Amino acid sequence: MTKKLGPRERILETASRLFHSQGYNNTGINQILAEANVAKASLYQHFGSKDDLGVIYLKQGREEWFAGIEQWTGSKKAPGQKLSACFDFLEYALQKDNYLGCKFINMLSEIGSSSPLMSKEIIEHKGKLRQYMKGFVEKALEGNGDLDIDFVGDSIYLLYEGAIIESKIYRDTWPVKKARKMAEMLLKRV
Amino acid sequence: MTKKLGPRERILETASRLFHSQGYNNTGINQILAEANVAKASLYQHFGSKDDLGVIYLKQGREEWFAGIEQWTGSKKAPGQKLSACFDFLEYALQKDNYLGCKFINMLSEIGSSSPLMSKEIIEHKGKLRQYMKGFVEKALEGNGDLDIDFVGDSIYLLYEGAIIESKIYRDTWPVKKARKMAEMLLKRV
DNA sequence: AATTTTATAGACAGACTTGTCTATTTAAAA
DNA sequence: TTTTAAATAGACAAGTCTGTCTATAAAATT
Repeated sequence: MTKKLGPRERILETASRLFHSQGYNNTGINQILAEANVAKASLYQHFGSKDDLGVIYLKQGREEWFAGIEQWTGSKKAPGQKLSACFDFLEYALQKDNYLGCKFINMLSEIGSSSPLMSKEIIEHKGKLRQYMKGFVEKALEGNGDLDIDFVGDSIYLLYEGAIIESKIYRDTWPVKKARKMAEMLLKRV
Repeated sequence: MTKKLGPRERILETASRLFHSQGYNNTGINQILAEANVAKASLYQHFGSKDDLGVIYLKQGREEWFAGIEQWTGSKKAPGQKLSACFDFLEYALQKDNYLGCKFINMLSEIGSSSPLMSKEIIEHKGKLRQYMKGFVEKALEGNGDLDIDFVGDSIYLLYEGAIIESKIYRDTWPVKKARKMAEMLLKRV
């Protein structure tokens, strides 16, 4: 029943899996080609270079991430519930991928400053996520006059990011659970 | 006036600089040897392999980190002040290294599960840091009977780790400043 | 002063890397 | 059916990587 995927899709699917699980630098073009059953010329036809493939990998990762988080927040009505759903989605996603951590943070550690295109993609993704979460915090706290909503929003964002990296280190969900609980506390009792 | 360093020290110093700034996988043995002015045989005499060198690099990084943080917290008396000093040290350290991020998190992203020895070192370092900060939180909050001190301690730890990674992404100190402020709020008004 | 340890320089093996190129085959469009 | 486009297989270049080895020179020790 699965539609037959073209070479481009097979490359992207395989690269995504390998980049995430083994790392970008530890994954050679040849391994991608072998596991995707694609000829080398096809890869360089569809993607100009490994660096370009990395950029597309990140672009696709961003789309999937926001599609996923939208799915989890979409079913909630109150902004506070939507924010909690962000943490629930995170817990689900990290567990599903066996605690491989964040594609974007992992890549940033690997490339350093050697790929401006990938760096740009990573920074944009995180900036978008930051705004996304702050949007819920603003709605949840609107009316609370003198409160520094920006400060609370960024604190929750930092808890979220901290939870991502610590879940990878400890291979456990406790960081997400605790970050979520603290985020809820900050919304309610500030 | 600087003491002449032996080959072992020169290797470690150079490797530390290059691993941190370029990444582990992007730094070849030969580059380390060239910049440290050391013969290849000397490297394999003092360190058995590149992996071993990585482990020693992390061990030394841990020692330097805790020596540094001790220096900043040591001059403070109240546990709340000591905790704030942890954030001040972080801000100083990240700026000093031009926002290269955390040696341990960077390495973890690079090696994946390919080096159990390095993984162990990284997990131990972070576990020790977690306990170190929780110690201050416990002392600062002792007496506050029913309060879940463990929960507050881990929340502050997550803010700290989030600040590390976000400072790297945005190349700015705002994550540390905001995390510090939130940590202080949690200690005072919880 | 003679001997042992330590460091140096660099060739070399073997395997890996990205990217290019040729030649052939399959698939789609005219 | 003929023609045009897309995919395949794989050799190849030029470079990288870690790690081993030999031979020589400098230091430290006896």
